[in-house]
Amino acid sequence: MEPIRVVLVDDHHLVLAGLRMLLEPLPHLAVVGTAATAAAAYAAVATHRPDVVLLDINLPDQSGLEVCRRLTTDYPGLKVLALTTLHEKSYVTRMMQEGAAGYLLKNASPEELAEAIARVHAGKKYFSDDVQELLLRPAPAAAAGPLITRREREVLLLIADGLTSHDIATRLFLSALTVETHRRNLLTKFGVGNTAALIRLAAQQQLL
Amino acid sequence: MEPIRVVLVDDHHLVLAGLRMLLEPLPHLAVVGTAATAAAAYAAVATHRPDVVLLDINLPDQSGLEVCRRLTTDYPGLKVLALTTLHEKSYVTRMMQEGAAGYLLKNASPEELAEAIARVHAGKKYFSDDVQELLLRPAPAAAAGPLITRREREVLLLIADGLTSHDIATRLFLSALTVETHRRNLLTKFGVGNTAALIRLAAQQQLL
DNA sequence: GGCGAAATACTGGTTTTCCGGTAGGGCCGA
DNA sequence: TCGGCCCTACCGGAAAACCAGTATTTCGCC
Repeated sequence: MEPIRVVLVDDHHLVLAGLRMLLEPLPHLAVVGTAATAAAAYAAVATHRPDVVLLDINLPDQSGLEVCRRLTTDYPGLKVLALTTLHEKSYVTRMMQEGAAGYLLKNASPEELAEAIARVHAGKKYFSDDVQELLLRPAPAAAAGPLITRREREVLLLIADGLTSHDIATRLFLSALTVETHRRNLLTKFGVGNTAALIRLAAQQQLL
Repeated sequence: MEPIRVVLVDDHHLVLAGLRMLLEPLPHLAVVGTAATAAAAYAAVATHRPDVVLLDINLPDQSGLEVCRRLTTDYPGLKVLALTTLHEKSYVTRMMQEGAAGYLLKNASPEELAEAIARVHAGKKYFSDDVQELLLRPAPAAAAGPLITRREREVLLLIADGLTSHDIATRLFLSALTVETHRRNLLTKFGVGNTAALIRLAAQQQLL
């Protein structure tokens, strides 16, 4: 059986070397190329035509998300396995949207690494255990903050900018009275009594 | 001449493997041990008595800062070279306070890695170029925020809690008029026109 | 096609903040 | 010891925010 052809993409020489060292002893794998930038990654894939690409999200010249999208559209049979230290849900989901076949954390064991490559090459998905757990648990951020409407959010931002209700009304082509209403709804939704507390809460919840 | 004895500490197998691969071909170096946890690091240093430890800041069981302190106090001749992806100034300075002999980023080239180990073993300090630049540029946080007095800060916190000037006055055993003065001073110092903008700025500058 | 949520708007009144200018006492460093 | 900053405190007036309650339109969704 032919070995699985793999290209490694990471801006850290260390990680490239580590991957090489871990993967080369494996008989059913062949590391056919490495790249440290997005541009080099495109070139390496074009010349070596790998089966699987191990792709870091942090690259110096371009986001790994972008690279993932281009690779998967340009080479439909190609499997992209995302490899990163970031365990943030948004990254995982966005990476999957861009066509990645799996998501690995860099603290993965060598066995896990080999397993992941084999699985995505076989057409399956692969996620690290921690990543799976991450995906299962729904965003706790949503629970923390109250439900806010589009308009209220807009008003909130302008309040935080230091505009008065009247200013905001002018800006949004509204009556000042309407803005006051939105304002009051914000206060009640956040359970606070004045603007100061409102803005602090909003800031704590990254809404600004 | 005897080779420099090196112990590697990192919770990522990948990085350990990469370091091994990059360092083992070098004749004047000998990787005598590796560890993936703080506990394992202490054991490895105790048994192998290395000259240099490459130490990651992120370890599962304990902070690398703590590990650095214990190693440098227990083994005075030992050189600790911090190795991490984080380019945040606070980490660098704290690591140096704990007795590290240098600070490397993980995107360092193989040559830089070898160079760094040689230098710290020779009793010198070593910093990546980017890290040096980081150290030179003084904390922009201080420049960003205006100078605030003790009392003003106290008032600011209570404002952010949603108290009115009157409430704050009661809490601090002051006249409400005094609180208003502090309040106005805060507004002018921050260069804003109302409480909302004040709180947002304060939040951005981690003053809350 | 209607129900409900969101957005819009208003009345009328109270509280709070904002603006300006002023000023005395305490404390610390030049 | 003297000047400067901080903390304290005040006046009067304008602007803005907050409170309670109501009402119409608009829009998405079932």
